[in-house]
Amino acid sequence: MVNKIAELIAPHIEGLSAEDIISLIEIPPRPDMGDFAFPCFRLAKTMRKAPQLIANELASSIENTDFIDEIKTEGAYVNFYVNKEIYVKSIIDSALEDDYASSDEGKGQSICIDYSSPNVAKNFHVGHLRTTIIGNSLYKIYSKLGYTVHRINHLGDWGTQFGKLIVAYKAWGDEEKVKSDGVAELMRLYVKFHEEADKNPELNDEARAWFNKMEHGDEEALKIWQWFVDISLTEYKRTYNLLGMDFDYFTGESFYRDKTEKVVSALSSAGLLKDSEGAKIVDLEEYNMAPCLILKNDGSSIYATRDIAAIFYRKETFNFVKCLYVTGQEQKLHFAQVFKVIELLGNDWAKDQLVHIPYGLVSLEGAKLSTRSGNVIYAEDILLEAIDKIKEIIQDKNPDLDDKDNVAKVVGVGAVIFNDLYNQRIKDVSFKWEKLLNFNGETGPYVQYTYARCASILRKISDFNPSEKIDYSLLTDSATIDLLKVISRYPKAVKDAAEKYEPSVIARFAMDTAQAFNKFYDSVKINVEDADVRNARCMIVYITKNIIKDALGLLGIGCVEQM
RNA sequence: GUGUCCGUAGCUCAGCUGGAUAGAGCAACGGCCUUCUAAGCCGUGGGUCGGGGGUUCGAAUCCCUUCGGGCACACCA
Repeated sequence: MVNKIAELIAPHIEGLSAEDIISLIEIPPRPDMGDFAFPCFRLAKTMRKAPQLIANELASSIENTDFIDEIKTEGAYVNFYVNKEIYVKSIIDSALEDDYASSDEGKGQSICIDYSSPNVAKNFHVGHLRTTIIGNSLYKIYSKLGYTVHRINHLGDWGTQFGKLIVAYKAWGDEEKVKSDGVAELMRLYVKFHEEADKNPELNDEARAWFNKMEHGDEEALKIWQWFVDISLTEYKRTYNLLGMDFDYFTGESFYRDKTEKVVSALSSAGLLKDSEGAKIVDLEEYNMAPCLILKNDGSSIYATRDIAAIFYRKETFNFVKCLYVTGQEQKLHFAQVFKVIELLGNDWAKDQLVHIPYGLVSLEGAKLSTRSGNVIYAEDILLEAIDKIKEIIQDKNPDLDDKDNVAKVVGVGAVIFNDLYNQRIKDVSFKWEKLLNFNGETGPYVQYTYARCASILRKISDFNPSEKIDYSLLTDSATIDLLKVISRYPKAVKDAAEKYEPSVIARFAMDTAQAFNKFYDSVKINVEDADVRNARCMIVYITKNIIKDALGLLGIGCVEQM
């Protein structure tokens, strides 16, 4: 539709391509101002005329066509009132296509997404929930655009903290307790270590020594370490299962431990490595950044070293066109440093292929989440709590519902995911139970409820067949048109979300669709006597249902037929 | 201190590649279920878009500055 209007305008405007015109065309803020508008302000300079005058001349010189009912000017705007029937048909036709809003722009290209990445032996809390949910959504979005996406869980399974844990385990640990309590017990040992190390700083040296042993393949150290990793992974997978999310690779930091030497020698032969206070660094002062630490003064590697090794490994293995890192914004400097080091090694692609995707900090009632102080909420508890609350609501509103457990799970988990994706990811989040457990208004359950309403209507109208022709002239009321206008935005929403690495664009679209549908639902009755009207309205319900399911799918949220 | 991000209704946020009267939800108050799921719909009140300058025909949106807040700033990740 936009293209057609651009074609009408193009012959009368010099110096603007059809593309330019398409990008200038906008949708007026109110329906009574028309369906599409072309602003003439920009033309004023080149044409040396008042924009209002240009608008008037343009409006009168455009010839009549079947798909435009009326052209009016208002100030410098040329407003197009399109033929409703043709407009409705064009939106419905495209929405009915299987690949609506999909694309093949990513065909044959691969993208790596590094996300979730919990720290082994630490609990999986609200913060990890954000990276997991955002990363998963980006995976779905890029897959829809045709990319081959590799989901990488870069587990924090290597580093000095394991030295600390080993020291703590050997000093105060108990095998049975670790077996029965899992990560919770490892956490207690970790906290205990820090308490003791405050009194006795020598413990820190001991911890570093143990990590050094790990790096040199010490059998005892590695055996304990592997045990801790296995225990942790089992617990994390329980949360991933609940979320319905998975990964292609669980290649954590330890996976790169034999690949860091190459990094060091490459940096060294490129003349980038500098000695500083006993450690090896890459000086980045020229780029207005703190130096990037490569080797600690005891010669062991650090996370930056392993991140650099991982980038080279992934480039070789997956030949990515983009490698995305979904982590908290507090790691911004770290990734800027790492990416710069890659670039300095002669890899120009680093500039646009390595992308850090930061998100805002999650705080708990104002206080910072801290593993050490125990000021923490487990992701699993949040999900289970939400599911429980949904169960109560089902009991209250729809006690005869079949398969309550599954519905509660899909809706409860969906509520948590939606809540995390509805706002721009950069915004800090203050975690509040009462907000999370409120399911009215702009929430996941609202959208899922809308889906269930659609499903319910279609269940009741058995003779509707979406492949049969409908009478588009019966769909020209304002509530229907408003809904269709929202639906027509879907392809752009998917593209924008991908471009900005911003799943909230999809979440907002899903919400707009649901709101527009609920208004439509309230203003027209669908199951009416007249078969033509009934079928036409069913078509609207049908495409709305499909699009809500697809959009929620891009967020990692499921739908239920009844709730 | 330096860098960086954020600041829009009482609260949580959209809108930010400049355009028409700045929009939602929550909370408050008032309506709508003998008709397709009321987890819904409609209405009312609520705004110096943090402040100040600038660019522009036009600024919540771009630039500068200032204030307030978050985060980061080498041997943790």
